Parts: sequence; structure tokens; C-alpha cells
Amino acid sequence: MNSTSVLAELPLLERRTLSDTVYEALSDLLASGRLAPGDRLSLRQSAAALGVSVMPVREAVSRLAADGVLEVAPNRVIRVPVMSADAFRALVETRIAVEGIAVARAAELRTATELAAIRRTEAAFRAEAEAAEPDRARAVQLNRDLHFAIYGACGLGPLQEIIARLWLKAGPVINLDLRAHPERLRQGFALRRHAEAVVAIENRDGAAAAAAIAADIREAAEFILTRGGLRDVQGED
Amino acid sequence: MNSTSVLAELPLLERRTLSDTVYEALSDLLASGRLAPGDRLSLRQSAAALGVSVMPVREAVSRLAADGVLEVAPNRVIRVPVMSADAFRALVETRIAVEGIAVARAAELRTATELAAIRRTEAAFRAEAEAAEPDRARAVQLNRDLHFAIYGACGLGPLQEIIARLWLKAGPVINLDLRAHPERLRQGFALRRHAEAVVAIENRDGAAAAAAIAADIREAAEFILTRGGLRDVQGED
DNA sequence: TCACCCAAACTGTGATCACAGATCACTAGC
DNA sequence: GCTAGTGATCTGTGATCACAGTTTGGGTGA
Repeated sequence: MNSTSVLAELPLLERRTLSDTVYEALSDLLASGRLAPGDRLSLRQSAAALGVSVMPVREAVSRLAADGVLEVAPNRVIRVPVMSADAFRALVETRIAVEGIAVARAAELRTATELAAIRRTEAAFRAEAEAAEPDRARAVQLNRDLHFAIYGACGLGPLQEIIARLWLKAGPVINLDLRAHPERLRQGFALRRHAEAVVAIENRDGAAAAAAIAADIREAAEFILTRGGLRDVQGED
Repeated sequence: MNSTSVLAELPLLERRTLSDTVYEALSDLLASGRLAPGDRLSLRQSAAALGVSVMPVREAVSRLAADGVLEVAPNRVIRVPVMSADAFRALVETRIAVEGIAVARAAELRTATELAAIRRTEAAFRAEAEAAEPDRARAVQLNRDLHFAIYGACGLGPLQEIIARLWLKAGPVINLDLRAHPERLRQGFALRRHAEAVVAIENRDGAAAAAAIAADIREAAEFILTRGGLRDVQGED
């Protein structure tokens, strides 16, 4: 009935269910490392804490569990999985491969606008990291923003979703370590690799960009592995 | 208390919830193309058909929806998404990139046992495809078996999970097309590419193996795209 | 004959209840 | 003093109910 097709441009607003909200809340807890590997989770307690019934929490948890971000043991205990060193290495190799593709494509396809956004977030991260008293949580968030600003330019939606899931999976162990061992040299490495990546993206040099991100990922992983923060058996203490 | 450590070898039996079972049932429907893009799904009807309550179906659907294999519209209608041609192309490019990594690694790392298994499934697919009256459903399954036999040799668990999800997402449109247009030349291409891949894997030639699989994927996709089986708008008829 | 409207029958979402199994603290028995 | 047993209390899972919003079909109006 209504006149023109101006309406056709409406972004088809997405509905937010309580489950979605709970999912994001839990994701945030995991990504920020406040839920550490081995931590247990109770449906009822979580529901009470969030002020909802167990239903939305249940759905959110089952989604997280499907992604391997949470696991429910045969004892019916929900917890964030403790990764063996080998599993962590496999995850890191996967990340290097997949994120390498994304950043290589991004370097070759990025528009001027995207490059500007990447530069901006890189600068923001650098500023936070070099601050006299850096806010760790904020640095983590900015690091994530930078990576995804890059991946966002790869032109492949499905690939970005995959990477987001990988980050969710790696988040607890990485950020737990970051909480345990205040950043120090980690950030020095990250800053250098980020700078290399940005330069490579400016030059549309996909291979160099992928190498920089690969080094960024690998160095952070090595740092954690040498710290011995990962147990090889899944004991609890 | 119990004597020896024979118990330690028990495979830690995984529990199967009803949700898991429903999830597999729906996945199978989608992977085999019996649920086509645009088809709607009702929680209560599905539950009744499966002889369970809506709860397990709800959880399974929410998992599928999280993976983008199903979508629930703002109208609260569950359906398998209709992919635009562009979205399909992005999915195909992602598959080529990700599965390319897996097959390249598999070619370089495969053991003799894994190679034998790959050869076996390749032969099985060839036999079915060259049969006088090939069973389409079985051919689809064998094609899948072959691909995953290869990816299983890549040594990266997380990567295999990613690929499985990608297949689930691409399954409906690919298999719907396969149902609509009886195989014909499609299989001729597939046979050649599979043979090339197996040879490359025998020679531990990662690049060649990746190229063969990329061609396999791309040719199937081109076939579908030129058929015009994909709508560019998400209308319903 | 066509357009409109209203009511009945659906839809998914969320809350609540019921249940089997696991955990843990406590106590009875040696 | 230590172990084995036992009951209360927790766990996730599944079923059922309640609700608001949507769809749909039949009927009434012009």
C-alpha cells in the first residue's frame, strides 16, 4: 500500500531473544577470560544471576557447547574445556591457516575506507599498549577490534564467522594467561606484528600480511606454551 | 579399588541426549537435500514426527540456526535459508580456501593407512558413479566420505569441524540441485578431480592436491550457478 | 465479485514442573 | 579413627503449560 520503495532499504531489524542476550553475556565472559578453563557453570545459578529462567541459559549453553566453547561432561557438569597442549597447538595452527587466508585476501581487496579503519584501530591499540598504565581489558578489546577490522575487509562473510568462533574457542586460555601474567613483552611483539601487517595491507601484499599475522598468533601462543599454563591431563588441580 | 588399569582404556562413553539425536536427524535431512532452501519447519510438527516433545527439537534447531544452517525469521518462522547467488559464491570461495588448506596438509602429512583409506573410498565412489544405474543418495554419501577421508588426514581437528559446518551450510543447495538435475556430467568432472587429488596425495604434492579439490568444488558450483537455481532476491516464488 | 475483517488455529519463546542421576555432608558401624 | 552407607541437595534433561504475535480461512460487507 505505502508509496515508494524507500522501505525496501530498511535493514530488516533482527529480533533479539533472551537466549541471544544470554549467549552474548556468556560469550563476553569467555572472551574476556573471566571464565577460565576448568570453571564450572550452573544453569540455575547463571539464570538467577542474569534474572531469567533457565530456558534461555540452556539454549545459549547448548549453542556454546556445539561450538566446543563449553562442554557438558557425562556427569552433566557444564564447564569451559581444559585444553591439552596438543589441542591448543592444533587450534593455533588452524587459526594461522584460516586467519592467514582472510588477511591475505583483505590486503589485496581492501578499499581505502577499510584501510583507514584498520589504521585507526591499530593506532588505538598502540596508544593503549604504550600508555603509562594500560587497561588490560581495553587492550584485549582493541586487539580484537584490530584483527576483525582486517578480517572484515576479506570480503568473505562465512570466513569471518569461522574466525569469530575460533577466537571464542581460544579466548579463555589466551585471556586467562593474559590475566595471570601481566602483558609485558607480549605487547611489544604484538605492536611490531601489527605494524608489519598494516604496512603489508597498505602495499596490497597478501603474503607479507599473512606472515605478519601468523607471527602475531604464533608468538602469543608460544608465550603461553612456554609458560606451561596448559595441563596435558585434564585433572583439576 | 578395582584391580588393574584396564578400565583406563574405556573410551569414556559419550552421552547422547535426545537433542543430539534430533540434531543429527535434521542434519541428515539438510545434508541430503530433502530439506530444500526455503522450506519451512515447525517445532511442534517436527517434534510430533520424531515422537518427542518440542524441547529437544528446539535445542537442535537453535544450534542449526547458530550455524546459519537454519534461520528463524522475525515472523518466528523457521526455514532453511535461501541463499543469494552472491552468498553462495562467498561460501564457495570460503570452502575452496579452507578445504584447500586441509587437503594440502593432508597430502603432506598422510600416513600409509590414511592413504589406503582414501584410495578405498575413491574407488567406492567411482564404482557407484560408473554404475549402470547409480544410486544418487549413495553417491552423495560416498562423495562426502571421500572428501572427509582426505580432510581427516590433515591432522587439525578444529579445521575438520569447520569444514563439516561448511558442508552442512552448502548441503541443501548442492543436493537440491543434484536432485533436480540428475547427475550427468557433474560426476564425470568429479571423478577426474578426485583422481587428480588422489595422485597428488600419493605424491605428497600439497599444491596439486589443493588445486584438484578446488577445481572439484568450483566446477560443481559453476554448474549450479549457470543453471540459475539460485534466486538473487529472497522472494518466495 | 471482490475487498475487508475478524476469529480460530497456528507460530516460537519463556517459565515451571518432574525426574533420574550425581555430589556431598553427615552419621552409624566397625 | 576410619570407612561405608545414606539421605538431602544439587545437576542437566525433558515435558508441559502460558503467552503474545502471526498467519489463515471463512464469512460479511459493499
